[in-house]
Amino acid sequence: MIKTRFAPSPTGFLHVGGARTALFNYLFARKFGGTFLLRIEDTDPERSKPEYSEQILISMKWLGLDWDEGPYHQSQRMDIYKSYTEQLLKEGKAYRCFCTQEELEEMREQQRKAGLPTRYDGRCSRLTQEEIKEKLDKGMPYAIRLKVPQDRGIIAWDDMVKGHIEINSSELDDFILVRSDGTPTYNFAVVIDDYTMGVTHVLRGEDHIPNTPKQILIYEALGWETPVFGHVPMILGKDKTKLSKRHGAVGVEAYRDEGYLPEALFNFLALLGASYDPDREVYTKQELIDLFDPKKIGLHAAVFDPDKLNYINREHMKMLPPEELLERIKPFAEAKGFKVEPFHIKLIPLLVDRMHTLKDFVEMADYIFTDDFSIDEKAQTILEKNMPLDGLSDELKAQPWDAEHIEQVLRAYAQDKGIKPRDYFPFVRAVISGKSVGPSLFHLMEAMPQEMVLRRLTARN
RNA sequence: GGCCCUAUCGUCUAGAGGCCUAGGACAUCACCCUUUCAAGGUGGAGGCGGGGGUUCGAAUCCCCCUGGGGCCA
Repeated sequence: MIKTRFAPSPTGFLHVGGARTALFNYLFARKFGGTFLLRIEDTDPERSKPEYSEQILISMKWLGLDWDEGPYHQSQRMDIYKSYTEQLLKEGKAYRCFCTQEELEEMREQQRKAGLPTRYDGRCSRLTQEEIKEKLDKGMPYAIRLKVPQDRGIIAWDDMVKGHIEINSSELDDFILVRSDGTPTYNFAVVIDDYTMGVTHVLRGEDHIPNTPKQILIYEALGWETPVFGHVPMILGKDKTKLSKRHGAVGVEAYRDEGYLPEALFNFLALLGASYDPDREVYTKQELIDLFDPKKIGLHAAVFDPDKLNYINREHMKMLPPEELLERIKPFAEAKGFKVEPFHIKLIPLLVDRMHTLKDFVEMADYIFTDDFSIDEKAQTILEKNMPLDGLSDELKAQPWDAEHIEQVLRAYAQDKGIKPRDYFPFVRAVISGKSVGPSLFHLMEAMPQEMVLRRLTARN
């Protein structure tokens, strides 16, 4: 039985990079009928905030990453960590380190001077029972370090995405498991959590590769079998550095608020740095589940390309039935104080090709919501030409309200007034919509209520 | 600085020794369609980081360099 997990720290909103690793874990679990669990790593009371973890859950649900287990909270598992600490201490796999900050700093300083790598030299592991007892009796604070076996040699694992990775254990020192304030370090807590929660596959960002050998050592000290590890490459900004706030929107919620469809962001993220069918890039969630394969994930970091996201978003908007799309647009209309009406459905097919986001609909077509629509610069100039409109609404009214008849009437009217259609049509468009660009004029008029169009025509006259 | 990961068009990628005159998508340019803007169609420009090997033959395998990224300091 496969079990994957996503374990964010609630120190901010859900980052798109985090969302992508969550997504891969989700895909993997779903594909093999496994379990996907969520764990909030909130052991850092300084930076962790409940509202952040709430926000992360909201973003995950919005993206469609529903989890089967959790959310667990690391902060509520302190007792568990403690019991394993005692076990390791008793078995001599870990030891108390009484070194002070100053002592450690001095040691590093000397190592630097000698041109040696700065590592803990293991001095406290050589303390005698009496010395330990004495320090304990004096109430000296201590951290707990893992005793890395001298002869451990090469630590290696077969990474689900990267393949074979190895590192020499001599690169590692006796690192800290529990801080002097009693809190477990990241690596220690993660190992205990993953194991006790039955996690079988750990898919995470490649920034965790350096943690993996340490965690393997902890698994070994505890006598546990390691899970399968997989490290997915980072997401980079346009300047090829790790995607961060400097690059603009990095929070999932920001994309939601900008009018991206969750299925589009899902699709985009799943394909960023991966490929399944070289001739396709638009997929449904189910297709992505069926196709997912960690071996298909690229090996190097990928640049986040907003243009491609826009494209994918439009493709997904096109895939949605018009009623559904309008429903998704609704909140964005309401945010501007606009009310969605039944006739708006007719505008969807006309506008969807011009939209990148849900928001675009409201911004491009404000004129279908209010008479107080915005007028773009070019339309302003066109309007100044003051072309004739008298009698036009009567002529329109006399014919059926469809694109074909509207076109006939407009052409005849323009000809009658001695105006070239290509000069006249933009004028009519500007009058009824305030825009110099938009869908085919006649189809646009047909989609709008006749009463609304005629009203604007006569008001202008 | 140490360790690790990595390297195909501007971007995301296909490519697992001859199928490559390196394919697709986004972006870009031109043309067509057209009342406008899109969409769509057609076409164009654009890439195997460098150097050594291995091989009859290398984008593909090996080594070095360089570049990019990450973690730690």
